[in-house]
Amino acid sequence: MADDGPSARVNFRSALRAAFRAALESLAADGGVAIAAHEMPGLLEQVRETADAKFGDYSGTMAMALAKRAGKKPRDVAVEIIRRLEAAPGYGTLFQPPGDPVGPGFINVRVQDSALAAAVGRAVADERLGVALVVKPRTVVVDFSSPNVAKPMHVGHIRSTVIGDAIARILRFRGHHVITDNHLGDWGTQFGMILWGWKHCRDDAAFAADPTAELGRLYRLVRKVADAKPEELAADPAAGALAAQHPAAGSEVLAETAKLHEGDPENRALWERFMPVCRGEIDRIYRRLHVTFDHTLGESFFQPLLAATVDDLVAKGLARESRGAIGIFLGGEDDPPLLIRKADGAFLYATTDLATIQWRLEHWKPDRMLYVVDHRQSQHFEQVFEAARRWGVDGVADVDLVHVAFGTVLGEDGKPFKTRAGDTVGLEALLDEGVDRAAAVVGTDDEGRAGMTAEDRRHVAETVGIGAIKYADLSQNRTTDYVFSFDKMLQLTGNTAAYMQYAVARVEGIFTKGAVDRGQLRRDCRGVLVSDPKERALALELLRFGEALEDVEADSRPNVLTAWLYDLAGCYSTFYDALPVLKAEGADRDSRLAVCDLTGRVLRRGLELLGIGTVEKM
RNA sequence: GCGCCCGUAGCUCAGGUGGAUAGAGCAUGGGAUUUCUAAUCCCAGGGUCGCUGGUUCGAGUCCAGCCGGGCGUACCA
Repeated sequence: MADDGPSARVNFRSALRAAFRAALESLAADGGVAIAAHEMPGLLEQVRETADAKFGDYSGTMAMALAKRAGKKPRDVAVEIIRRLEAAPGYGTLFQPPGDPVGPGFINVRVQDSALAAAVGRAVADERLGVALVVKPRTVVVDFSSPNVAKPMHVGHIRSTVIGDAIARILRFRGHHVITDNHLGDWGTQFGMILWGWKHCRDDAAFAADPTAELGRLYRLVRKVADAKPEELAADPAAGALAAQHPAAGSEVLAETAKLHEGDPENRALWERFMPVCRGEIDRIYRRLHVTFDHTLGESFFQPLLAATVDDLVAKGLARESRGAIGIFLGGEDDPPLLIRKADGAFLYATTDLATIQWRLEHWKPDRMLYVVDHRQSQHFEQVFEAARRWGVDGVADVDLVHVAFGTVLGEDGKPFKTRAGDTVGLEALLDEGVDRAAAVVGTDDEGRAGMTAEDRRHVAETVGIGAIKYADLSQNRTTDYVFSFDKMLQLTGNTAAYMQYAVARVEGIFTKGAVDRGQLRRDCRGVLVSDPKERALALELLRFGEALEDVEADSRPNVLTAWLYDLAGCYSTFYDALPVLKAEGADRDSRLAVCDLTGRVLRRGLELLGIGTVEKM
């Protein structure tokens, strides 16, 4: 496929912003209005797509904001900008002359049809579908998923895993150097629980038969015993009896954890024995989700660094002893410190997080580190980031540390998602149910799907079911809590995975039915026709792929991409409903086939960047 | 008590660091079909953007104060 480099790829919004930059700099140089260099990015962000096509394709609103300080009328400032905009390098080849300002001072711009048609033609011939690479690639660490391996993965892990994977894929496609790391919880108190359980109430036969299940049972049992909540113990006779026998179980669990941390041979050996079991369990789920990591450096990996971390923080006067523990006092004396060593000598996750930051800075030299973690830990990350900056390890002053927070998964009753019995929902059972329900929705036999084998149907159900779970999560603003509903996510209409996947399958159907050589089509495409408004709207939307990805990156919000894909699918449906493709003739047919080809590829790539698969037929 | 997040249509949700008449889907009502995969498309009704003030050419968006909900708040992660 042709790849003529960035110059062949046009991002109309970026191009227009560059023209506005030239216009505004010229205006400032002429004394029209004072603009400080640091204000320019904010002003250029006011160049964006219009809310309504009747205003053109893009608009700039900065004239109104600048008018006051210039002591002029907004429209007069807009006229000054427009005059310079038209003279900006490259403007005229891409955009029509803006004409007069509209309303209080809107500058509305429309893309030249010729430029639009040619850009679509180049995108059709481009493996990157017309999406330019970032000018300044950054090294970005994405830290996500991070389950506690001693307990089975549950619904609470889905968001971090799915959102983190999507962000990593998108940043990588944009051209950044992305390093994904699964920071496993493999060294904390939950292992103390399993160790305690192993020593007091293990079932050897059960462990031999199904190690994962037995470790899971031990975790759930000991957690109840250690927490010693009367209502939980009353509801679970086995836990209740055990708690009665071991009133000090809670502190004994902590002691087991501390022994592990201190290098106790027995606990260490048990840990070595349990880890492969735990890893096998989570790896199976990652395979099913098609999620991979560049690194899986869990808490245990950083364990050898922790003592030195605490010593260094103490030596630098940042941390000190308090009530037997060691903490970093970031606020006043009354504010709770960030504890990095407990009174019993054990380290905490703050300790590991600080050591991890230092290690990553030294070995990976990232420009940015994204932590895709539950919003409930926002305070923890604020403290850890602040502590890391004060610690002043090499590179920390130049790295962006970002907590990419997300809300809780709720059931349809609005409460945290639990089974009827009140247990957390296992992730694997959740995926199974999604696939089963998808099979019921898509698996019925009818004419359009004749010729699909049982194997095909299973594959479609798996793709649609897993896709539905992922898409439902990704399409929602990550900061809010989200209500988990199989019925909603598996709808075939609206902004769902199934609708998007169906849109892809419809495009595939055209090429299958028409026996079109798509390779030939792409090579021969010299541009497309945009004379029909529906055709033009689709063409313009296709070329906004790069803008959508840019906006995802700005705030780590994958729902920006799902929303755009849904809009694109809507533009396509409208186009396809109104205009014949295979039945068209000559240049119309070639042009529309090219647009269909590009639409299918963009939709598929967009879903792929969300970690969602597609099928040829459904 | 303090801190963070949230409150938008009957329901579930979108609404870049302020922009044009607040948008989708579901549900409700109406229309399009000798189907290029109708799992689609088009149209309609439906809103005090929690409340009250403030900032300004302009506020769902920013500020202050209330009301309501969630989460966190010293040795779990």
